[in-house]
Amino acid sequence: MNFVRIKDVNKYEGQEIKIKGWVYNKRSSGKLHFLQIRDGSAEIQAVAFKGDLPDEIFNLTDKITQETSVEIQGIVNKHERSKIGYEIALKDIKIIGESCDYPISPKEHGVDFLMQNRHLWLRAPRQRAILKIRHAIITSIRKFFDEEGFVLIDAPIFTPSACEGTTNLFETEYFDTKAYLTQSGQLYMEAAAMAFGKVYCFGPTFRAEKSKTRRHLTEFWMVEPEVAFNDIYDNMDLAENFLVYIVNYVLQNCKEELDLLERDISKLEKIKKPFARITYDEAIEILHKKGNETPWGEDFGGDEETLISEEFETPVMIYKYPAEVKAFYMKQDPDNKKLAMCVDVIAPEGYGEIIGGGQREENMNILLSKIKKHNLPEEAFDWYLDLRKYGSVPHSGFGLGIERTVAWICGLHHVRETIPFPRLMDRIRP
RNA sequence: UCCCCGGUAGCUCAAUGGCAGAGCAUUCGGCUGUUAACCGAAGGGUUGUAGGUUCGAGUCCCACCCGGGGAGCCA
Repeated sequence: MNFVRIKDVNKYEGQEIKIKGWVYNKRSSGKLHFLQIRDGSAEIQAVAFKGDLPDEIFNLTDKITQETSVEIQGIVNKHERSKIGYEIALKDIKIIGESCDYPISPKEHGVDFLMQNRHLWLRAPRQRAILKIRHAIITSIRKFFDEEGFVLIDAPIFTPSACEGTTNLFETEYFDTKAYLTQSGQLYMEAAAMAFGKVYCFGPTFRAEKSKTRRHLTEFWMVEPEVAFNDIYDNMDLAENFLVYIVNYVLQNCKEELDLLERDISKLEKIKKPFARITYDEAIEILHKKGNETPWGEDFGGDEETLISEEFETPVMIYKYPAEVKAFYMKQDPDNKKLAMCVDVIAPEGYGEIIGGGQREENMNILLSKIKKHNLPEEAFDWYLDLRKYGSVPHSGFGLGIERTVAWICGLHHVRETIPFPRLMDRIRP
């Protein structure tokens, strides 16, 4: 007899099958024992009735503890109150692995305790729903870029120096010298875009920021497309199509998970083209109208992002920020030297910045002066400057933070649940 | 790094400066339809750590450690 995955039991009504899984809860009522079984595909209840079973098997179902792994044989029956519509009348049970004093009981627990037990917390329904949505988001990202003709180019994780600030770098020994964990694959994607036209990378990035907020991890995943000959407006079109694609994919494929998370789906259904596009100047105007006095020239914090996103039901693209607050590689606005041709995308409902990007500076001399102005070591960027020396073209790209995207789509307050094993300033276990 | 809050049983939390408690989990017993089942019983404590005030400290004071929330910075 073959093993059936629980999600497929509907094909076996009235038949005897075997399943393998974990007992996540047990209830009993004298001569009846109810075992709740999870196998990763779904959950089902196995019912053991004393009258139908040899004593040793019935007694075994009484002794079973939370998270014991088992092999169960029984008959699939319709059951009205079951989430999947079926239960199993237990005929036989074998214990695969015992489980003694499982720490996560089916009652409430604090965040610290759950994070200490993250390796076990992953088994909880809510955590599985979140990580399945993360999986769907990543799947949709790969599909989107495949369909759009992008080439996946893996960026290195060891890097010789910073591409943005140097204060947030994780330093590590690299034989006789030092290396740093990557903060972004962007500069490498710019090189690859000159070879393939349309490229993206997808991988972990590291920031040694001593920040303790619901939006920060020290290790997070980022997807970074880069396209030769795209200007900032093409870039915004790409970001818009990309986000719509991701949200649609999740809506179509993760109904059950969104439901379990009690996500208000109507909010996600409003993620359609066109997105709001406003300049930094217009964003400042909105803020001032709403009583926020952020002066021109300052970057936006979480509060400002929320205030702006409240005005729209779609994500908001804010472009042309003051060059002062943006990275050296951003192209300067030909009409106003003080502005950078960059764009941030702010998620709705106060989830904050999920995309940062823009058009890159393709002019050798301007780029060189920016590197000097930012006090960056010129020699570290010699290869990057080469890209401006040999057939430089306008090009644009952006980075999407996976964890913030998952938090937004799942409707989560904190990014720590959006990644299987979060790395935070004060937490690197398990 | 700064501001605020917290740390008591395995977990979630109570306890006017005066006997260390409950629910869940665990173990034992009961129940033929349970849905975080229910009912009865038992075991389980260096009150984060180190000082101090006091006849007496979980409670007040001080330092440190750990955690949570927020800010700055960012995706």
